[in-house]
Amino acid sequence: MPGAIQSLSRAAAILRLLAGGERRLGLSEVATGLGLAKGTAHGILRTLQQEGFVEQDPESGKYQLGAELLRLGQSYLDVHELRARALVWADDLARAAGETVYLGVLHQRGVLVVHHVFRPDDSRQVLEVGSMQPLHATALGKVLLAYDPVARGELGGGPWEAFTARTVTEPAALDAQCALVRERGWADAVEETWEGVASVAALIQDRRRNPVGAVCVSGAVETVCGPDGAVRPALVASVRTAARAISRDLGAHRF
Amino acid sequence: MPGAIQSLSRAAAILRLLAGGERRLGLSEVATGLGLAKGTAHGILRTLQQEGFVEQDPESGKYQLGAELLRLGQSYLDVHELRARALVWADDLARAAGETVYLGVLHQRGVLVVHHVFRPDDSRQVLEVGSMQPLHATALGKVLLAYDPVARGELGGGPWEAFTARTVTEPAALDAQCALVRERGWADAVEETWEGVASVAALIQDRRRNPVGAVCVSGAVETVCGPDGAVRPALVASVRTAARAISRDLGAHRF
DNA sequence: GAACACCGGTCGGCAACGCCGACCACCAGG
DNA sequence: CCTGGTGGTCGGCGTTGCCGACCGGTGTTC
Repeated sequence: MPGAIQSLSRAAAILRLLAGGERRLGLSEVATGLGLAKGTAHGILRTLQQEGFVEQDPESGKYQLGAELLRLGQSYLDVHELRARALVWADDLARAAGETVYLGVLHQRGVLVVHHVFRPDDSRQVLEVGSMQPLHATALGKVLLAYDPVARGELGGGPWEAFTARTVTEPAALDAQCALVRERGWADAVEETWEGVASVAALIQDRRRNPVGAVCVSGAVETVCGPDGAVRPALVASVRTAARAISRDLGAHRF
Repeated sequence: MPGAIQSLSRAAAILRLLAGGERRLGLSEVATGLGLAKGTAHGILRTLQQEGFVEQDPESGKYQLGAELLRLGQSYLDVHELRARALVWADDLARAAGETVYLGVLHQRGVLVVHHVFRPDDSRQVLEVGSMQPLHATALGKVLLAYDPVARGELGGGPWEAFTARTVTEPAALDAQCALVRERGWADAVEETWEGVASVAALIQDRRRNPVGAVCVSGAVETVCGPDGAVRPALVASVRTAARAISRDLGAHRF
């Protein structure tokens, strides 16, 4: 494969840099942060600004991400086939389970949330579409790891960050869990990401049985798990049924 | 201002092209659609793909937008100061009004929705963050037009698209409405975008009194408007109060 | 089944394009 | 008033990316 276009790669790096730092960044910060000459960085920033990908605070002259990115991100969701077909199933699942539902796809070294159905009560919740979750510490992630060798390979050999005392941080333990996931056909994560939160996830496949994403139910450990500490079987069944339904939906129109 | 970087502008055009067309596009379609040589378009697409901004369907070879855009769009929201400060006010406004609340900013020739609070009931609603609304046919848009001469200038001289029979399509009528908005301090749009839907919006200013966005309450015309067909005064008061609160919040930390 | 049209992808040569570093205007602090 | 910082500009050099011809595969047509 021939090389990438230099200016484009650099522009992407600038956008990621701006996305990473919480606050706005100045021209010099951007330039030194990526090892570019000031003039070079300025040329790229100027173009990105004209296109709406970057905005400049007129007061301080510092740069931040632009609104066009939000619009394009929304367009990504609009054409996302998996998400479109999963919408109604995810809604039903949330209703039946009485819990939050996430739909995630593999992206870089994490799980990107492409759909999020609020728990059906009146509590205040923030939408997490577009956010990333760790592969090794979530039910969504472990499902994708179990069925996607490439993802497992890219994750490397740990040890990984521990979010709680129950986070799996060692490769051997994670691989054992993945084997279990493949055997059972579903993954759980009880207090591995946040204290008090438990999740169940199952795989979504396309028409050729390739893993394309995962669906997950997440909620308070008291409601997701039974008195024995294990995930309630009825919930597992709901999640697996939903995953199968979405997978079937993805393949149905093929012939 | 010196010129833009050619390859970057072209890449942006490709992304917009992919965002516009509902379906996936092939290499040749992209190339001819923008008047580029196939090799050129391929080089840009290849780089965008490496960076995650576009994805390629391995089966058909066609291109679509990539997941990285969703992630960056979310990052845009994370650093968006207006949105961050308005979150709690918008929530309260939705609760008090019992209706949907939108928060919009000017972007290109439309209003970009940066926040959306669902109507506080159990009905099924889709999130519209990241979508665009027309300037001339929404309450949000008319507020921004009334207070931002640049936006009004860019909109040109119409006539604009009519979404319903009550849509304002002529420049003279729109300018008259804008004058009224400035006089009253708020804008309404009753069945100008969709049949049966009415909205009220008010301006949000930053510390230097520059218009930076608008907040809007939207709902069924039967609940938003009173028996006389005009918007309920209590609702107008709520929206204006919320807008003032957000504006004050934006300016408060200045000194 | 062969001819065709079209697909996505590659490659090399030419020159345009964008990179670089010096420079400018401005501002804050000493 | 100088110094060190900012964002921004400019022109010359040479790297870079653009272009159009070409390749191998696919599906359509007859």
